[in-house]
Amino acid sequence: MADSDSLGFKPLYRKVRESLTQRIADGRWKAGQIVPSETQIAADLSVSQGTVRKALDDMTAARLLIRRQGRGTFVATHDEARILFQFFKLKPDDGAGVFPESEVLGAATAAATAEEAAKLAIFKGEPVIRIRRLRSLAGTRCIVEMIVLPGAIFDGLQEGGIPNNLYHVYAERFGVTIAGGSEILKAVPAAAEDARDLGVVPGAPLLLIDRVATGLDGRPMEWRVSLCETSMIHYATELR
Amino acid sequence: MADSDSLGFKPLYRKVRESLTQRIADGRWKAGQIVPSETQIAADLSVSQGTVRKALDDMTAARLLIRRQGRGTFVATHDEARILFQFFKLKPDDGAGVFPESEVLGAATAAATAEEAAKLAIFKGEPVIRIRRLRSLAGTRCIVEMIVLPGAIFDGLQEGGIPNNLYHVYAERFGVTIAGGSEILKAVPAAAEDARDLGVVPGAPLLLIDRVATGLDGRPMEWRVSLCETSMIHYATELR
DNA sequence: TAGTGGTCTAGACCACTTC
DNA sequence: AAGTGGTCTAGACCACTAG
Repeated sequence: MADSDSLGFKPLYRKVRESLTQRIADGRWKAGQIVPSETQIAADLSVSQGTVRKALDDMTAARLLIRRQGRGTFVATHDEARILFQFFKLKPDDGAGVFPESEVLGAATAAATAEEAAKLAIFKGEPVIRIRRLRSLAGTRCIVEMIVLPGAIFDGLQEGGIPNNLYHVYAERFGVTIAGGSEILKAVPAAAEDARDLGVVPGAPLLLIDRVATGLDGRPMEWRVSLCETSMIHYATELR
Repeated sequence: MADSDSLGFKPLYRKVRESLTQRIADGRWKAGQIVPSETQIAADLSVSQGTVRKALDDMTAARLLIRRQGRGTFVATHDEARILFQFFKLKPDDGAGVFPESEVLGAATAAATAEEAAKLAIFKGEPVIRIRRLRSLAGTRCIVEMIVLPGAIFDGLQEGGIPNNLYHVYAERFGVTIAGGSEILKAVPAAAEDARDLGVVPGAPLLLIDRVATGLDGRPMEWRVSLCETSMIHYATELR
């Protein structure tokens, strides 16, 4: 995202798209709500309906909006179905994917390390929130993960408990829409602490997933490192 | 793909898209060639230019075509740059991605096992070609993989040697365009033979990548299982 | 029946590449 | 200057949903 064009030409539909995206970013359009019709937006912005359509189609492709013929256009929510589809790529080897349960092992605020600062595009020493949790699928613990958040944005997150669906909370309580992210995967041997939490022998192969999740403006909002025991589950992805 | 609509309505631009995709599938439009302009195709098929545009845009999104303003529309090739971007997700931890070198360890035809038949949507006992090869990045061996192909489609592939860029050969010699695929990833311990070929200790964690690659019609064309030593490289993917 | 998104058309003009 | 893809408009009509 960010779509910095630097030089030259910026088509009208992109200005419209950015204007409408801003309405989500600043909370004028809230998750789950219906948005005005194409013709209303077109009149509002004094552009043609076709131009609005192209902007809305772009935003739909980016999963910011959901359009339903005959009903209207809605701001996408971070419900479990969406997260399962877009962000949670681990599925049981048999059967279909389900949303995992979580048990928080620890949560604290601290000063960002150099690595955390680099991942979150903040400065070393700035406050971060660190959460460690154990996740289970169908009652079997299979993921232990560390989540690091910029404290300046998510101040007070821990109060009142840390729920299972974090991206939903980012949106509802902090107005932060997670729109995408990058993942890096490796196979690593289990360290002692992780092995204990997952109930595997030290040195056992684990799938490491290093994710930086980004907001509407493309800036990093969360760093998450998950260690997964993949004897009964797998990471699934499509090549397109 | 396949886009089986079963019941109801099929818009014109989809018929156009399928018609144009068929031109690639049956070789009338060849990899790298320029295709007629929007207006020419529109006149040819007796539809409006805007409808042709929507079909061409869809095919561009599916990476079947490449459009360049002022120059024209071209059939995408399976050159190294495209494969690096679309199909080869392993990158060095430092530096940028490069196309890996390959050393063929063995190749043979055989009767499909039940698992191979299921992956390739053929019948058990039908002929398959099996290729085992070792791949290196920057001179360091890091991937050992088994490739299984339906013998009925790729008969004679082995004659004249097996080159590094297989998808290019599928297209040029057999008219098979690999258009997409599904991957399943796991972390597994190195078996004795794989450990020997990769130069790691048995039991060392390896990233297993199980890929079924599909053709223009969405049918499986290749099954490939890669075992990767990921201490210096990683698998990179975007969440969108 | 009214309102929404989805498709299709026709035409004008802009941006880019090539000759 | 000519030809290509890219943008923008205006309007008509179709498919779907809801009251």
